[in-house]
Amino acid sequence: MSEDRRLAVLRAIVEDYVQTREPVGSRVLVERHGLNVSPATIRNDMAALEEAGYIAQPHTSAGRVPTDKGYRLFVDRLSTVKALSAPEKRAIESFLEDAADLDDVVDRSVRLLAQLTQQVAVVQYPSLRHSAMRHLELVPVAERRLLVVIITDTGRVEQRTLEVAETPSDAVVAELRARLNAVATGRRLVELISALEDVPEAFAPVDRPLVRTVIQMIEETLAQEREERIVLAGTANLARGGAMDFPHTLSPVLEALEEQVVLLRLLTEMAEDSMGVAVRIGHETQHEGLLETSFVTTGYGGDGDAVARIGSLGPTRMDYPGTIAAVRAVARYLSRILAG
Amino acid sequence: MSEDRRLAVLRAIVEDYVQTREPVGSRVLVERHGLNVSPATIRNDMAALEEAGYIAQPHTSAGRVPTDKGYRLFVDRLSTVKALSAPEKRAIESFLEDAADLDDVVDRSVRLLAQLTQQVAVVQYPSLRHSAMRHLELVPVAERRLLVVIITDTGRVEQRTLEVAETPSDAVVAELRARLNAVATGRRLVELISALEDVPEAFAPVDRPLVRTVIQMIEETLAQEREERIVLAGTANLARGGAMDFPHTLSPVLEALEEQVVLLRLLTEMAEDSMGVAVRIGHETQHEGLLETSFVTTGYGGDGDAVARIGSLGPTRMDYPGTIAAVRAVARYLSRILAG
DNA sequence: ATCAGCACTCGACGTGCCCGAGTGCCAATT
DNA sequence: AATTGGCACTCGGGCACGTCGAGTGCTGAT
Repeated sequence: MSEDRRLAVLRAIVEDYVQTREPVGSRVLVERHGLNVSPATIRNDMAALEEAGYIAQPHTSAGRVPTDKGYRLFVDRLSTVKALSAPEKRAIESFLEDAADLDDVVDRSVRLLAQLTQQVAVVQYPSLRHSAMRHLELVPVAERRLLVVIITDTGRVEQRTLEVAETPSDAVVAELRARLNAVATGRRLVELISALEDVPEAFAPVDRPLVRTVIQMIEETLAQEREERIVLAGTANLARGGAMDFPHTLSPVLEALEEQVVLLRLLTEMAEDSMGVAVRIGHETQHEGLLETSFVTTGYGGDGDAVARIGSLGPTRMDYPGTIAAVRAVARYLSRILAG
Repeated sequence: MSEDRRLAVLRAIVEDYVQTREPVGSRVLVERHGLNVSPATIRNDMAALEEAGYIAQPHTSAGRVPTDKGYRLFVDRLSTVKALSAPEKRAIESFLEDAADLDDVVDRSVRLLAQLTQQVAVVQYPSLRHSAMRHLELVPVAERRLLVVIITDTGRVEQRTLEVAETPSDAVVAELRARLNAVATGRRLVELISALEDVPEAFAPVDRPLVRTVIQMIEETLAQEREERIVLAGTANLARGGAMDFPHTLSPVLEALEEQVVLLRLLTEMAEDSMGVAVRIGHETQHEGLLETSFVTTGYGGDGDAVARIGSLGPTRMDYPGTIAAVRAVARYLSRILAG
């Protein structure tokens, strides 16, 4: 009862089940994969695997199906990297050719990833906090209304309107604009909060409330939750597999996707290994609606640490090596574009 | 064989079918609705209705089901307006209380409508072309890069970056900004294209290419297709009804929703009766994926003509009076907010 | 440790059957 | 001329039943 073969059996079960979507029994296992032993032997191994919680059978006299724990082991130790096919590479190349805007880049990326994985693709906009300020603009837009525009080196443009107590004079606005840019330009936005502390001092006492309001709004804009934006594509892919994939209904899954909070939480949690690929399987998502779902993400954009993440979400029974390869590839190209 | 009763029968069939989701037969028809005739009589009427194409039977010895044509007649002539319930009104009120941004307003509206109708809600951002310019801002943001920000009286802020051949001097930028604002402010954006024609003349010949580039970009931004933005909510509601609602799969429906082009086309087409409620039923959507789907929309925002549209999309077998009421109500509140 | 053999379980599937819902038609009634 | 009761007919859904086969676990032999 070699340990190695047991793992080989688990791998075979996962691969077969992912492909056929049907519980896999001991016979087809030895037939379809190059196991040089008899079905009976496999059965012993399967019993052990089931005992250990890696596989389960839907009902007696049915084949085995991997559990979340089984997929986890598969992903961690059993799966081999899968290279992208030539047409896939071409698709990526051609997509990158003419991207105008950051919006455009993000939009194309998310569609591309959805297309490659045939699942739901998620792209997070470059985090403001991890980007550097390229320019900050103040525009008096109406009585007592000020528009604040923040432009980062990743090309992201964030704007917000601000109600102020009193319409400031043009001179004050100009000075504030100049000072803010002097302090902020080129600086990474995380560091900005402390850097802006002293700015009000430089103004006449009358103007300080205004200055403080503006600075506070900038800080709010940079606040964790508020600034995150994500874009989805390929939700239709979830429904494509008929009722096979989601036995009950995919309504809860769609709900979770609409609640972008859920995805944001996951993305943030998974950001720990920033440039590596992170995988959450089934219950590991910690979300009711995503129990039958896995999420594969990786960071992109930064040299050392990522500026944001992209990911692909599909049924737990998905092609992990393929998905991981696609996610990683798109992230790489995305990084390259943003850098160039 | 009175014509009136035939219509009453059709109405009863629609109402019953919408409620029960099951083909309705002659007996339950006389029982559940106050038809004071025998089932046999109803059968004659139903035969006539089927002959005329308003209803159909899925198979022999099943009850009747309304056809698209039947729903059409129902909507046009048979449905009675349904008042919103008290809790519904309260929900709308409470939603309108604290809306900060335009983004915020739109976001809340779309969620609200999805909640009310239990379907997919669609909100179109106030059209740039039908809004008036409040302010136009030019910001040199990097070498040879200019940021153009357009702010409308509906609160919409649209920004675009622009590559120019040569970095313009601050003086030129300032003059251009001033002139553009002088011409454009307060003017409705549709009229802008012609109004901007003469602006380049006022500049020195060297600067004219730059000026023309900027103006051209503004015009592009206002171009029909490019400027439209829509927001969705409640896609999960489509899946809620189990497999009852969409016999095959709802994948094509989700695809159509992701292809925002489809919805945009519909919204534009339906804009003809701007402030009235427009309904597209099944095949009338002219889109493969939306064959089993109806779309109810109305305009909002303008006094005379609408500044944009909102709508609700659900299965053809939906509660038309209820949906129409909800859509109209939300549109009304939305208009009120934008006006205030 | 592996394997062949065997008894056993249990879901999938096909068949036949019946029931009931619903229809269409016709003749009688108003 | 419209309405209605009666009646024969159709057809899908549900149920009982038997069979088949996939798959298992166990045991004893190698």
